[in-house]
Amino acid sequence: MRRRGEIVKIGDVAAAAGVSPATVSRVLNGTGRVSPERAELVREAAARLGYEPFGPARALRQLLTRVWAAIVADIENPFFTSMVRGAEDVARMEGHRLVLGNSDEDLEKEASYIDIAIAERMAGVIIAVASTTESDLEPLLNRQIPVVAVDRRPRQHVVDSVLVDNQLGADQATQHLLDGGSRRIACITGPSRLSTATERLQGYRDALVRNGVKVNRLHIRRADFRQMGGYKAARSLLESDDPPDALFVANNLMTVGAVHAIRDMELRIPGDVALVGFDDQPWTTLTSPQLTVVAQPTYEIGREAAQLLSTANTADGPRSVVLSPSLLIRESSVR
Amino acid sequence: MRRRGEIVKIGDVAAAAGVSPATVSRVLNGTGRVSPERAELVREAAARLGYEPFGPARALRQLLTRVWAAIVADIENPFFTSMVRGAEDVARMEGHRLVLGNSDEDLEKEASYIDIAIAERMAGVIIAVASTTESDLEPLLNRQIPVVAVDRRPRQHVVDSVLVDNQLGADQATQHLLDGGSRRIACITGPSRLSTATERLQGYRDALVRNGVKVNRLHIRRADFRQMGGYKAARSLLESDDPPDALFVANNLMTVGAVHAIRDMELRIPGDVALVGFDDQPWTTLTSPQLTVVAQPTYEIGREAAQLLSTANTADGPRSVVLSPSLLIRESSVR
DNA sequence: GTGAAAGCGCTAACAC
DNA sequence: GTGTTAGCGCTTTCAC
Repeated sequence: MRRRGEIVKIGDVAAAAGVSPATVSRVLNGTGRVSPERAELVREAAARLGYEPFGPARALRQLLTRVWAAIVADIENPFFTSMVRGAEDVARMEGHRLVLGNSDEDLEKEASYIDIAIAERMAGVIIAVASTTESDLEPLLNRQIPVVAVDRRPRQHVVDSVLVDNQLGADQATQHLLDGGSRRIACITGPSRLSTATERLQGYRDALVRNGVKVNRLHIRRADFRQMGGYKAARSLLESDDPPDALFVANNLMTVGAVHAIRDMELRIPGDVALVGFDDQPWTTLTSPQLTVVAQPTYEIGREAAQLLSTANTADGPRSVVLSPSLLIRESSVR
Repeated sequence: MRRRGEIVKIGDVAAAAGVSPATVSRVLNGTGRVSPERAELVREAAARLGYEPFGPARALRQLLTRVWAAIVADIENPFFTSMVRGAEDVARMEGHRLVLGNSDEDLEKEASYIDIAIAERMAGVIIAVASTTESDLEPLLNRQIPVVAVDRRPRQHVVDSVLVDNQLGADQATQHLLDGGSRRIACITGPSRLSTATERLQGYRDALVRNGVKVNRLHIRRADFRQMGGYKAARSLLESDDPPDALFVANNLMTVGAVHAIRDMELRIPGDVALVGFDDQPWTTLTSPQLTVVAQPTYEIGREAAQLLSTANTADGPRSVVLSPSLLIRESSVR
């Protein structure tokens, strides 16, 4: 049927079915009324010729694509892939395609993906910003492209958002360590340019203060949300003159690093150091001891974000969905 | 400068710079000669107005996009995300965008992503097929869209490919277990529709035969390359009348499942069962014992694939790159 | 070196 | 219901 290299266009289908291009368009898009017999003819011809409407031509005519962008900070971080997965499932249902961009926590890369979203007139953008203080969403908003912020709350911009109650999660984690008898609890959080890092630090502080435990500045470390950052922060804490007896690590990759550090120093968990990490993963119950973590509803975040995007035009004010984390108590925190 | 909601087109830039649209196009694309002064005027006007050329219009004119698709079987599998990362880095350098599709190991979803690649006239496709026997790449090849197969070798089609020497990896893993004294070595591999599963099984067999160890059919399980599949297979093997004294698990997710199963049965690694898994990951040294694995050069696979894609037009015959895995010997396999 | 004009494939407005 | 036609924004001849 199809010959190698041939490109089938709407006119070819029209000719094969003995109708006009307009009729083919109407049948294939379900717009306008077409008699059942001719519609059938058209569908048959389109199938026989293997016709696929040319997306760019369509987009040019309508000045809009059916494409959403998901711009995330680290595509190798399971937190984000799970989120993307949730967004993708909704996008498919809504007849949208989802294009992925990996900003690599880098403002410049992020800006270049934003440029692409604009150049392609994408129908919406889901973004986990590289910096809650510096990321520039203005070009998107200028052009009326709907934006949903996930995970991190951009301070400069008013946009729909799907966030997790980080403060609550960190508070619960810290309270749990306090309940277990730890008093010298350290916190390894992320850079100050990320709202998640600051909120988790705040939750940690709140819990300490509420329990009458003095906050020790030397027990707070800001690292980079990556494995090596967690490793170094944990080592420097544990090698200090006043080593903590518990660790709250506010991110999944840094949790891996921290456990490595503790292992390398031949300390025991939870005997020497109790530990609560962030984000649940398939392997967190494979370690000995199994890890206590603050779990986030990653897939749900993606779903909610996509849902906000699909209803962006019908909404008036900025909407914000805040999901709750849950503390999964296992062995690493229980002495 | 920019007003909310305005869409800047090439004509606006031309007017602002006092030249024709053609000149603007020439300047911004670096095609044709333009006097330096006017070029500067154009660039300045484009920047001032925040002009972004409209991708679809460009694609319609040139009948081709600068977009590559990466269609992978499981976007939540770190193996694939790392690979995508490699491909993305090359794509960026080559001025291409990379769009991700998640086939979810499902032929129908895969076909729909292939349709999209065709509809959008994408410039190339990197694909880890959902089935090495059934996936249909013909629609792409028909339309001369360059295809590079990664990880899995599609049997029905002649395409460029970047593969890993799975047989070698499995052979080394099994040989290592034999060297450690195990004789009742079981293999948990993937479904027969995947070349990787079959090749890894073959490597396992080769090693046994070469060492004069009889291959026991009951010690071979085909699961689904997912965590739960690995769990069930491991349990059924270890609960059988003739339990193995070592396990070779031929995929990363199944390795997680298998370790869970062993843990749940309160068996000890490597005391009761020695174990070699597949794919290295940040957490494989966090378990006790640390896991011996066959590591694959995931990022490199992606890089190589993108490189093949970018030179697809200049090549004649189908090209095949085969990368080598490496056995990382740690504690789980050493008695 | 530059501009005018045609046309990529499709859909929507308009005639009938 | 159906066909004809215009035009989306851009690039690329073709004149000059």
